[in-house]
Amino acid sequence: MFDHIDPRSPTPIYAQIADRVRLAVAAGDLRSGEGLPSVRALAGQLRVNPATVVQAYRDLERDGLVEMRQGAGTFVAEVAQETRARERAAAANRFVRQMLTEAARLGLSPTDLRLALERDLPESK
Amino acid sequence: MFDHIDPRSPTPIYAQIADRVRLAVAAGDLRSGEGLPSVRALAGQLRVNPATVVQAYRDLERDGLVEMRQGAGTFVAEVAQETRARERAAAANRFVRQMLTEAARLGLSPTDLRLALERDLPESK
DNA sequence: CTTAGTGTATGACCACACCCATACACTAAA
DNA sequence: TTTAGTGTATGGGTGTGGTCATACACTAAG
Repeated sequence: MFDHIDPRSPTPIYAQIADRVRLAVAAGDLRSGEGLPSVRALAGQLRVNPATVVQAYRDLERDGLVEMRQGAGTFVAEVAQETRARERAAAANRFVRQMLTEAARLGLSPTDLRLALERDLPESK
Repeated sequence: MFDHIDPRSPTPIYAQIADRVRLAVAAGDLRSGEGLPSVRALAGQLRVNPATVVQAYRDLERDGLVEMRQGAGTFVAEVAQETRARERAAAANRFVRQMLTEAARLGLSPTDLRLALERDLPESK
């Protein structure tokens, strides 16, 4: 599950790790209460410093996706399953806002975006 | 046209400057061949170092939006007007692709995006 | 109680982005 | 030819993000 971490990627290592977990949780590969690899174990496997893994896990905890229990381990949060729909809606909102301002920066009008989107997004109603 | 530059904004000054020009060109406020403020003039107006303005102009030149002529000045590129529509379509495509992969990284489904988009994009057909 | 395993905290190092200061090279109008 | 105005080039200062090294604090199994 944690193969192919690229140290030379422009996206930080901690972000790559966190993204893997996000996808795994979203896809259902990781269920509520399930334990994640320990900070040291994952760090050793990825040839990376434990603090780097910690940063990834802390980001996930800030988003409410996992829960870190000192001395015990890191586990997928119990609430994650139920509130995931609501959380994702909010995340999608923030994401779209950021995307629209970014598009404006590039001089792209909403019409430009709509055309490109309808080509890539399936089932355009 | 160059009011309200915010030095404490998380978006760099040079990006703010470049964005203004991008929007002005996209909106037709700046036409082909039209001259931009000189590096020093704009730097003085914004209370900013000339090199900062240069960085903004170089970004615009890299995108083919303007042309810098040593000793003469900086002008809106001639080709910008004609190929702008095609350029923007391509840019919108690249932009949407990148946004979709980014959304996938966050565990957002196309459906999540569509819902959020239809709330923010006007005139959803 | 011991101990092996867990997360926590602090600080340092490195790279890079951003911005600046200064001197240089070119152009075109006078 | 002169000169005022233009972009160009180089290097340095500052802040910040990413990663690491190391020592600390807690938990639970034996």
